[in-house]
Amino acid sequence: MTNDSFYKKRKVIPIGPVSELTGLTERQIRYYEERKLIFPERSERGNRKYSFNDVEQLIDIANKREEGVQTFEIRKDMLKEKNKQDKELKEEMLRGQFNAQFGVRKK
Amino acid sequence: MTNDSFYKKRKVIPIGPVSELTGLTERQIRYYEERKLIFPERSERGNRKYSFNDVEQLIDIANKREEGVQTFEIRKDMLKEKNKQDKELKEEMLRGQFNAQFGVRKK
DNA sequence: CGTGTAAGGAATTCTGACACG
DNA sequence: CGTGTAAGGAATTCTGACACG
Repeated sequence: MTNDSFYKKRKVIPIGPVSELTGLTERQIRYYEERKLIFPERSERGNRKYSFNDVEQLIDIANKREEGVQTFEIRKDMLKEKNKQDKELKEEMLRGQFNAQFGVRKK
Repeated sequence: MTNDSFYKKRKVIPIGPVSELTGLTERQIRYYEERKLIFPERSERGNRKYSFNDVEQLIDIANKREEGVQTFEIRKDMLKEKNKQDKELKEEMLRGQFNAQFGVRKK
């Protein structure tokens, strides 16, 4: 998750191609945004822009929905996942701090 | 060049964002296509779709243009570059053939 | 709850052309 | 040659709403 390509994160894909890429209707994609499952950027005049990460996320959502999972449940799982990642990141940074002060010098 | 991310190659970005990303006008981008420097895909009804590779390519083109290089020269350089890559790929494949028949077995 | 649809408007993109040089 | 621009049309996207369930 840390070495995601730079490009996977750039939000540049309009909703039309995202719809093709995911197999979801635009209506569904917008609804998942309303339910806080996905967070596109907006162009100056309001057009949604998605990243490839968003596309992957939407595919995950689509799979869960097919299993009958409700958007509310999906959201909870996402928050849980996010929390875990934040915690890992924090530990990672602490480790860095520690090594910088007491660890062996890298050459 | 071989390990380009999958995502760098997907043609999904419309000309507007490409223009922002590269600093080129849409007019310029379309003109470079006319001059065979760039090859977007088209959506069903004709809208151009670019990849991140295309964006990088366009930035290279922009730099060369600033140096005063003409599109014709840029095109020649690109073809030369492409030839080189094709040749490398062919050698690579021959090597693979060779190893499969006579090389040491990998475990 | 999750999704479809018709509605009207606004923004995007397209092409071919004329302009300058 | 490379780029700007005005022109008109076609396609895209947006929002808010009504519908079904």
